[in-house]
Amino acid sequence: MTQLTLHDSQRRANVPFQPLDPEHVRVYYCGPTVYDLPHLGNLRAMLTADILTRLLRRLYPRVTFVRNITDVDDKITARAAANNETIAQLTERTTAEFHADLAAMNMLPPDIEPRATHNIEEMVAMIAHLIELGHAYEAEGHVLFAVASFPSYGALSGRDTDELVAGARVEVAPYKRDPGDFVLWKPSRPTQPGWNSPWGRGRPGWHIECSAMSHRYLGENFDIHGGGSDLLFPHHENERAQSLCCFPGSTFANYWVHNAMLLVDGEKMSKSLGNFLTIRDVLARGPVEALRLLLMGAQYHSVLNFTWDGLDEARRTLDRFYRALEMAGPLDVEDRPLPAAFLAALCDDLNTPLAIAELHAMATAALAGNKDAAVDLLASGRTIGLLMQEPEAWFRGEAGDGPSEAEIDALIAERLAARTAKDFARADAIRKELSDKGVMLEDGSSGTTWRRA
RNA sequence: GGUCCGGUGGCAGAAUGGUGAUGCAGCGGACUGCAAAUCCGCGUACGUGGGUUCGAUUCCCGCCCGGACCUCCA
Repeated sequence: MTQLTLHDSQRRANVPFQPLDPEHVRVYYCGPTVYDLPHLGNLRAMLTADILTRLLRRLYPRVTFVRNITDVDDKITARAAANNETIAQLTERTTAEFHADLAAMNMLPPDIEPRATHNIEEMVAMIAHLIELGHAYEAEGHVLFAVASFPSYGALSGRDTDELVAGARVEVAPYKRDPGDFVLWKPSRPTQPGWNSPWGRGRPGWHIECSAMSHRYLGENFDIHGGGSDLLFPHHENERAQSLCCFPGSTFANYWVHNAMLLVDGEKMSKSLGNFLTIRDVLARGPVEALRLLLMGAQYHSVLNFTWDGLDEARRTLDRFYRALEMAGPLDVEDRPLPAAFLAALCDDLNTPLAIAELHAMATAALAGNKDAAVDLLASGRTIGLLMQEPEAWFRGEAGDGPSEAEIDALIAERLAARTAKDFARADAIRKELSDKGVMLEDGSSGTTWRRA
């Protein structure tokens, strides 16, 4: 079996992946805070998780992939108030939209998708235990994690606590013992969501939920923890601190995987900058499968600059792959083993650009008439969530406001008659007419086919 | 200011201590009534200054440039 190598953020190096239990690989990913539609940058992180877990399922007999939904957060509270709806309405709707967007991009659902609000008890228990062990303290209704009680704080993100203090630009709350201390539990006003706890009615800090849910569903020690690189600090650093302190002797995640940011015009795509795009924006310009390919066009560990030209190019690339499949006719990929070079590319720290280059090699062979290569192409593409459609459906697309299939067929028949009669002026007029409406005709040896531009 | 990541041909984007992927775009040709698709052929790159080496795009150091994080963030 090909050895999977991953870039581990904590070791800052590519390392061979060795699961704790080869019979059961366990992965935790930070999911969305459900207050708005996911943007393309969010989707990049979800896609990295999708490719990683798809690959793990190829390599190991059992994989448990947990990805949480953060449904309690001050941004949610604020947005619900602004929308004049309840928090539950907002989070339910946004969660449904999130699921729909991921499904549209052929992402597989996680095995377990816990919600923060369903795990408050676990969080309260962990916080209480952290206080018992001297790693947390109560102050003015808050419970704070005492960074000084954990010597290896900063080891994950590569910072030392002195620097953090020196560089801190945030105002330090006066009740903190140490400027780096962070909130585990905070009091809620009556208008804010809250749960009863030993420290009064309140709500959890952001970081504790992932510690509680990963522990509940994966245990004290598990294999991989992933998320966007912007979560490395403070979120993941804090999760790690809480979990390791709460469960002495445990290791928490053995490998940390962080995807780099998606940029727009050289800047991070983010909601706070307002430069974000959602799937809805993309759909107006091209199929979502092209977006998926575009996001795989750079290795997950590198920043990727989103451009509309890039989306168009990804679509043309898929045209080429689908053309190769179309030429080969019906294919059966059942139980097809993956080509070694393709699998090796994915196992090399999810080197999707190299894997796509392998797809091109398969497509070239398939276009030359090698049907076996076409089967390889389809099997390989589908393992990374591509080439899910029939070629004809890909090329013909949605009619939208263009001519219907019946109208197109009628014009093709008329054009055929004109061509037979050598009336090329009429034939070309029909080609032009359809072309103006976004339908391209292609005369082949077995008749005329068409596709939408 | 601190930490981290990166700078490859017109564009996107890999690998690699020694004959420089892959795709898109461009150019020439074949095929086609015309096109499209396909096929054949062509060109152009390693931010910068040093060092190590028989030899560096690949390793090391300085500098310049870009991005991320240090605050909510995928």
